[in-house]
Amino acid sequence: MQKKPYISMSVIRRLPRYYRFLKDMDRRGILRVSSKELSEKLGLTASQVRQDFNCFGGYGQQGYGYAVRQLREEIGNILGLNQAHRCILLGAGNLGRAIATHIQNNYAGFELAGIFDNSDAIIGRELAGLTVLPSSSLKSFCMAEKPVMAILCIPRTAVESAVDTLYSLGIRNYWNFSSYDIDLHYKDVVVETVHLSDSMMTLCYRVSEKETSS
Amino acid sequence: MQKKPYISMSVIRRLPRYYRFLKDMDRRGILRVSSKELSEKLGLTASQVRQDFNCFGGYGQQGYGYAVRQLREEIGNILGLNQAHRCILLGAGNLGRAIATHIQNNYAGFELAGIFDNSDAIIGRELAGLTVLPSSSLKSFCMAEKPVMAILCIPRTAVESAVDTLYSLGIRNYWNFSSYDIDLHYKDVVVETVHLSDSMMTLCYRVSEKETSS
DNA sequence: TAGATTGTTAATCGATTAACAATC
DNA sequence: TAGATTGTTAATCGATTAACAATC
Repeated sequence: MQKKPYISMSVIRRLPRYYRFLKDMDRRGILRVSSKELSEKLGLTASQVRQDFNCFGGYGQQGYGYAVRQLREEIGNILGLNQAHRCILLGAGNLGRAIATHIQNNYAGFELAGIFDNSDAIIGRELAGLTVLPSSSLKSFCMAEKPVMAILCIPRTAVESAVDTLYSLGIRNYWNFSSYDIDLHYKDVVVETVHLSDSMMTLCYRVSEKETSS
Repeated sequence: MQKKPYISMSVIRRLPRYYRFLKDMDRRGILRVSSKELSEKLGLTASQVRQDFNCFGGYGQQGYGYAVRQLREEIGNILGLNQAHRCILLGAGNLGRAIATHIQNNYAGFELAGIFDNSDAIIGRELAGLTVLPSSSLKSFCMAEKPVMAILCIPRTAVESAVDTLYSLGIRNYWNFSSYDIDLHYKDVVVETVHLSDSMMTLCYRVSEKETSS
């Protein structure tokens, strides 16, 4: 077992990007990469790249750079991508279907164990290799299968009560696609929220800003 | 015309959250709010809230707080939400359909003018009040309609050539749902990328992290 | 007036960048 | 050895927090 290094959240948020680039380089057969090269490709400074990689110990070699495959693997380990956290998906509308497909195609630490919806038009359909189940079977499913994460692709108004149920069933990790702020209501949960509305508003600012300044 | 204040990007990224909360309060008929109250609801410090609001001039009143509606409107103006930037959507798969619906329901500065796909199964379908058009008509559509933004819900591998085309048609703003980094290739563009993969990997880290530390 | 709460300055904290000795 | 590039320390920068006088 390795000692567990402290890595700040701002570094963690950059790891996926490093990982993607290293994965791509590895696939193209590139063996080594310098902090300078990587920084240019990613739009960072070489200094920052070295600082980041130093958080988790010396994988570089002076005068040579970093071994692409080794570094990629190490970052993958830190992120925990070599695992299969069982998760369930709530809501098999357009967004839910997109996310289910995404998880199936971009395997990275999670395994989709069940999909739930409460629309009769959708229940029973095939999706990402699973059959969409009725929401009424959620409880028994969770007690039997013990998923550790729930992906919420349901309307904002349905999230509060859904989380109540899921929390009581022991689920403490959420990938949230609604604008309901789960983490403000439960303190011992991990929540990653994809804020489409916030993203759109920020984008709107930047577009408008550019127009008025030119 | 008002003087244009400088607002740092970290503040801008918080504005949509303020906006959402203020909108909700306004809808519930609440007239005033203090920085303390708001900070508790949002999980920030009161000091930060005041600093943020100070970037764009004194909308508060000592001993009273902030007028909810006025503050909401001002933030909306800063974000440029009262506009209708014409945009087009590329890709009407599950994700594209979810985004089209989202834009239709959460009007915030953008107006969907055209939707394009290259699958015969999807072309001609109705979506968000529009008929899905074939990608072959993209060029003539853009020359006639002059959209200012493109939303990319197409596969990563298709993005590079799509952006080449869109860029040549004068489009400089992108809402990107692929993991292809547009901004590393064009310097004079505004790109907001929703990185589902990165979000999933960060989440994976946090879930794994919690498990090993307990 | 007394109480509340802002606006704003100063202090702190953390993250990024620069620099360079160590070393492959 | 000479050149390249890391690892790491110190300097800088920016963002957050604390404090409090101003004032409604």
